[in-house]
Order: sequence, then structure tokens, then C-alpha cells
Amino acid sequence: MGNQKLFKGSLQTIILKLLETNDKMYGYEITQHVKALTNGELKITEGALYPALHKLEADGLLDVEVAKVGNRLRKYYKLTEIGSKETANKLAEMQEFLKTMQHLVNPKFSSE
Amino acid sequence: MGNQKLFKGSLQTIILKLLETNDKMYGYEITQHVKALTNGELKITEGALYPALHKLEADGLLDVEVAKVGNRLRKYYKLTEIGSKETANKLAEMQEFLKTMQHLVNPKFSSE
DNA sequence: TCCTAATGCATCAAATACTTATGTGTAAAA
DNA sequence: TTTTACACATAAGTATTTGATGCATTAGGA
Repeated sequence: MGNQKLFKGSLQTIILKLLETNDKMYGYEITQHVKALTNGELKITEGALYPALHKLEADGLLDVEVAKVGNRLRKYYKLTEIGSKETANKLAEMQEFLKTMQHLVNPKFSSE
Repeated sequence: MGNQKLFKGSLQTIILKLLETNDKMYGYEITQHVKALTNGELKITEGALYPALHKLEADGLLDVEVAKVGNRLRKYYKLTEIGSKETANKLAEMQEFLKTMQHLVNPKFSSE
């Protein structure tokens, strides 16, 4: 899409937001959701996703629960209490960022 | 501000947009404009700015004109013809990104 | 008078966050 | 039977930025 690099720095926030909405998700499911929600504009690669999930877990924002579906392995992630608070923070920061950026690139259409 | 990292990847676009609006600017001026426009939320550091300007110049998007004001040196940058086209592209990409991200983090308030 | 802050350029090591490639294995579809 | 989807994972390389440092001029406050 060309603008993939604009998403740099927002992956954690996206993951947390999805988990806030859907309660419990596994990695592959996250990539598919994001692809669908963005009409294919954003494709989260595995090389980005799995390290991000591991980091969020290590930081105590996510809990993991391993499940076996058929013969396949799945790791379900969900927000911890701390994770929920951090999600709220990160979403607020994201809104602030979006507002600021909108203001920067298109001053006439943004308030203030 | 904590959300500084969200701006990662958008520096070039910001610079180009400012030059589109203001025709001709020098480095320090850009940092001050951005700080003012964002109420201090985004502070472009010199370590990011100057390499970015040099790259845009090397890529043929900017022209430089050195000026001496008083006893101080200034390097005025302005868009080349190619730079103007690229600016339009990058601004379109940015709008698309902002819309997509808004949709991701706050589905209920965005169209579609 | 002296020190700090502002103005103005610049470079560089380190950190960050990602892409791309690769690897393992199962299951379904063509 | 070969490709595609499912599902995890790591690792080398790349790009962008932070934070530190450096040089030099000018203005302002103590």
C-alpha cells in the first residue's frame, strides 16, 4: 500500500484495542481481523505480530491460554487488569495523535 | 509526551506539507512551526530533522538555498516540481492512514 | 561581567520497530 | 499432488528516530 510505514509505532495499540473489543483472540485471528477491518490496507506480518504479543505478555498486559483445536495449536491472548488500563491510555494517546496529525496536514478541516 | 513514537514514519510528510504551505523554510524554523502548531506536543529533534532534510534533497524533492542573515547561516529549503507531486501523494496516503486508524481504534465514530 | 538561553547548522552511537526470509507442522482445496 | 490456508516462531537486515555531542553567533538576565 505504500503507506505501511505510517503504521509504525501503532501495532501495540491496535492489538490492545482488538482485545478490548473481542475479549480473547489468537495471533492468526488478529491478522485476519485487521486485514478485514482495513479492507486489506494493513497487513500485520507474523514477524511483527508475534514479537509484539510476546512483549505485551512479558510486560504483564496480556495473559496467554494455550488451546488445541483439532490438531492445531492456538494461543489465546486476553487483557490483564493492567492491560486494560494501558489500553485506555494508549487509545487516548492515539486519539490525541490523530487529532494533532489531522491538524498538521489539513489545518482548515480541523478545529482550533 | 509519550506518544512521540506514533509520529514515527510521518516526519517526511510533515516537512513536505509545511513547505507546501510556506513555500520556503529553514530547519530551525520548521521545528518551531511544528512545536507551535501542535501546542508543544510534537518536538522535532535536530537528529531527526537534518538527516530527513538531506535525504529529501538527495531524492530531488527539495532544493536548498543558503542565506546569511546577520552573521548566521541559514539553509532555506523549498519544494521542487517532483517534490510537489510527492507531497500530494504523501498527503493522500496520510489522509488514508488517518481514516483507517480512526476506524480501527474508534469504529463507532467513523464512516463505513 | 558572566552565564544561560536562543538561534542555527551538523554528526553519530544506540535504541526501536519493523520487513523479509526462513523454519516447523497440520489440514483443506485445486 | 502441489498449492493455499492455518498456526506458531525466530532472526538478519533495514529504516527511522532519540539522545548526546559539537561548533558558532547573539541576546538577555543576574
